[in-house]
Amino acid sequence: MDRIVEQWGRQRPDLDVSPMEVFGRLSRAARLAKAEMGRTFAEHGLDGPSFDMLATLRRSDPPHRLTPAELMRASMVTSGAISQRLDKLEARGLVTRTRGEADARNVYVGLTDKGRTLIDAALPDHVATEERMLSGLGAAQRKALASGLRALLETLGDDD
Amino acid sequence: MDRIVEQWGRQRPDLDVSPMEVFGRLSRAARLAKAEMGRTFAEHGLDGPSFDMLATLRRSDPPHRLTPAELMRASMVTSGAISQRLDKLEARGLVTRTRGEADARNVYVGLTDKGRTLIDAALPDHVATEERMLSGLGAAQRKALASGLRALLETLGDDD
DNA sequence: GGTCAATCTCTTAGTGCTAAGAGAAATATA
DNA sequence: TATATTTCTCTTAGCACTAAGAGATTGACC
Repeated sequence: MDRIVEQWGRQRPDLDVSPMEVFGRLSRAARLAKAEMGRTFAEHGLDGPSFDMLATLRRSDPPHRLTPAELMRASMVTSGAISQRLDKLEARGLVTRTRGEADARNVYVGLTDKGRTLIDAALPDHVATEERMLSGLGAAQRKALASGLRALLETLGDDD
Repeated sequence: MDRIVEQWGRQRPDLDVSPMEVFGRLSRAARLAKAEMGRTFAEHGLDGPSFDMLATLRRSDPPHRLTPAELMRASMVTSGAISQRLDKLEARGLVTRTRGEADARNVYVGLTDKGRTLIDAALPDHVATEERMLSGLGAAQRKALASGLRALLETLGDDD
């Protein structure tokens, strides 16, 4: 990143490209962290999207059931993506789909025993991976990073 | 994100999920920033991958020519992705491909006048968008954010 | 020189996503 | 009651990417 900013300074000295230091690192860090997490998920036979669905269900109140619309709101992906993610998980017997009774437009997605066992086993490893990725930062630096990201999200219009 | 951490505290009180505050925000911020930048690119008839290629060429020393392998190293994507990106740009007349003379395995990718004009026009808008996204952060907070990300990248093995 | 390994670009099947919209069901309005 | 609107889930075409490997060229070594 430092090299990129230096290159721009040479080729376009009229531009102040200092914001790139933040966004370049942001995108690189997100990408590398995602890949690292993916390796942990793979040890449990999961990938990122599958983990995301199972974890969202798991952290909801018992009986851990949500509609696709709720999963969509929690996941920042479209309804089409949710449908396809659930197809995969249902085919593997990790979740079930049940038509709503009161409102038949709804579908209730629930964890099977197998799904719950799997996510409960994967979770500690996932948290450990995240902890390891943060091991280079002291407590104060973590706070500063989290608060900087929070301020950025504020500007970006995230309902944080 | 705060709500998610709170949910985990209720469903899995045995786990310390505080690292999620960082990685959850990291991924959300990267995603939202990417979308925001995409809107700026679109105003110039570009998308993220195209902008990435043109900008990488533009900031290299004149005559702004690089090989696909160099573009790949600069972009964190595979060689297949580079080939396809270049196909698109070449079809639009924004870059040219020239076989290497000394080493015929190489291809040299260069900006056309049209490509250079386009990227030079898009750049100031892009930097302005980034600046606007950072407007909620003071100078000290930006430094802290950049330095936190740098430390994270260090741990993640990025050659920063 | 001839062979082998390394390097570089490109091709392609498969994956997950979005955008657009279809179909079914509930709700509001006339 | 009949009609229109909204809500919810799902389907599908198209897109960018990766993984795997093919084809071409170069350089190293015997």
